[in-house]
This record gives sequence, structure tokens and C-alpha cells, in this order.
Amino acid sequence: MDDATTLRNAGLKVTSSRLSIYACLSSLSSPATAEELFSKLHKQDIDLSTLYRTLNSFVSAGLAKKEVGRGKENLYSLEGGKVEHVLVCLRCGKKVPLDGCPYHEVHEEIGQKTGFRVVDHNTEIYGICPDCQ
Amino acid sequence: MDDATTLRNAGLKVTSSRLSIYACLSSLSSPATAEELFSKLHKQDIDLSTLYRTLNSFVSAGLAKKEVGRGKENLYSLEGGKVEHVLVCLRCGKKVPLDGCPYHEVHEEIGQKTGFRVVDHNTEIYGICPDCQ
DNA sequence: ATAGTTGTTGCAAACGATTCGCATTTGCGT
DNA sequence: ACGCAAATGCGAATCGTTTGCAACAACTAT
Repeated sequence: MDDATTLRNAGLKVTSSRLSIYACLSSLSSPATAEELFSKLHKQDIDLSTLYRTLNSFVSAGLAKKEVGRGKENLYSLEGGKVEHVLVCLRCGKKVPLDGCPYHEVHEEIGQKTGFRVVDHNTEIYGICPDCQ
Repeated sequence: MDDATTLRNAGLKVTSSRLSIYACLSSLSSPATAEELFSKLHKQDIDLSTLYRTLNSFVSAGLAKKEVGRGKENLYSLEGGKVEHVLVCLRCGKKVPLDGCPYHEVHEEIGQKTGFRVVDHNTEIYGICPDCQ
């Protein structure tokens, strides 16, 4: 499925800005701030407010995720990109990656029970509720 | 362990503001905005900037957690408080609580495989690694 | 294709959640 | 008690993010 189709399926109009932003997001190896995305997109001449509006659209559509960063800015990343699961040691901070998604089956179960379409799970479990689908 | 000891163990000076804020956080059933906490604390006469500074201290000390809310404000909650599992709808923001911890068995499995003692799981999965135990 | 409808974009201005500087006060080790 | 470093209150500043509006571009039905 190409990006345009992905956007359409999410109920979003396809525009060149959105395609650029989507492509930019999918090129990320880790979540980025709006400012970072903005400078990556600098040549494409996309307005900052458009970027913000687009990011919010993506989040509402379940395509992207928004999380708190270090400062007062937020981080954005594609939903369902390379989901990485990490064990973090509270003492030494060491991180041990886990292979695959240990929650996969559990989330399917939850989806069946609640009617949510489960999309991601980091801070919380995100999805689209029956009323919105 | 009482709150004062908790703060001290986290390397924070114990002050009445901090005790109030900590108590306020631990009374929450779900994450709250700084504004909400502020109005809950309004009798205690704590300055808003103190609240923010304190919340940041708590987060840095690993006592509290900060996450993005619906608007442009963030949500704060105690780390390791009543762990609640919630399905959040990306569209309408509705939250549906889950009974129990769906990950319980999965985490036991992970613990056995990796040697970690799994302690919590919100943004990431926390534990104590074999070297630290 | 064409015209109409609706959602999107750019621009500039506003907003407001969060941060910061500084003088004062407080906790806490000696 | 004494002194130092850290915490607080107050105000003002910051700047990440949102918004209003007019122009414009995508999609739909003709």
C-alpha cells in the first residue's frame, strides 16, 4: 500500500504536503520534534502551521503518535512504525531490546473484547473505539 | 514508607510544598494537568511555578510521569501508583479502563527469559536487570 | 472535463502552558 | 544554632502550538 492510499484509507485528503510529511515521518528512526521535521521539510516549503495541523490530523487518524519530549516540545512518529520493546533497568538504565512484540496476542484479545482497533502501546494502549469507526 | 521518606530516598529535599504535591498526585485516579493539580492545591497556597518545578523534579527523580494530554497541556501522575490500563480512543479521547493487567502473564514470561524482575510498565517496561539484583 | 463543495494551506497574529531570573526563605548537615 | 545549597514566590518572558481568514486544491456528482 502506498502512502497516498494509506492517507485515503485513514479518511484524509491526499495533498503534496501530507505526502511529504508522511514520507518524512516514515524516514525517521526515532520520534522527532515538529521543529526537526520542519527543517527536514525545509525545501518542500511547507508552512509550520500546516505541519502542526497535519501532524494533528495524523494523530487523530491513528497514523501518528505524539509524546512528550525532553523540553516543552512534543515528539512525533509514525504509528505502527518499527515498534520497539525495551526492558529498562531502573537502577543502571541499561536497555535490553526484546525481539518481536510480546503483547501481540494480548492486544488481539483486547480488540475482540472491546471492539477497539488496537494501534499501538507505549504509554497507553491506543486505538479507535467502536463509535468512531 | 511515608511520603517524606520517599522524597528523601529519591534525593529530594522535603518541603511542605512537595509533600502536598506528592499527596495530591497520589490521590489521583488518573493523570491530571498542572492546572488541575493547581486548583486542587489552591488552599495550600503553592505557586504555579513551584508546582511546575516540583513536578519536573519528581519526573527527573523517577517519582512521577509526564505524558501528552488532549490539548497542548501535559498530564502528570505518580510513577508506580495504581497501574491502570486504559484504552484511549485516538479520535474522541474516550477512555475505557481494562480490568486487571492483561500483561501479567506476558511479563512473567519475559522475566523468566531475560532475568529481569519486571516492576512496572507504562511508557516502557521497567525492571531490575540481573547485574543489579 | 467541469463546476461546486469541502477541506487544506499560508500568513500573521494570538495564545497559553511552561520556564526563568532574582530576592527571600527553608531544609538540613555540621 | 550556623551556614550553605537548594526551594519558593512573584513577575515577566519564552516559544511551542493553535487559530482566523482569505486563497486554493482535492474530491464528487453532474
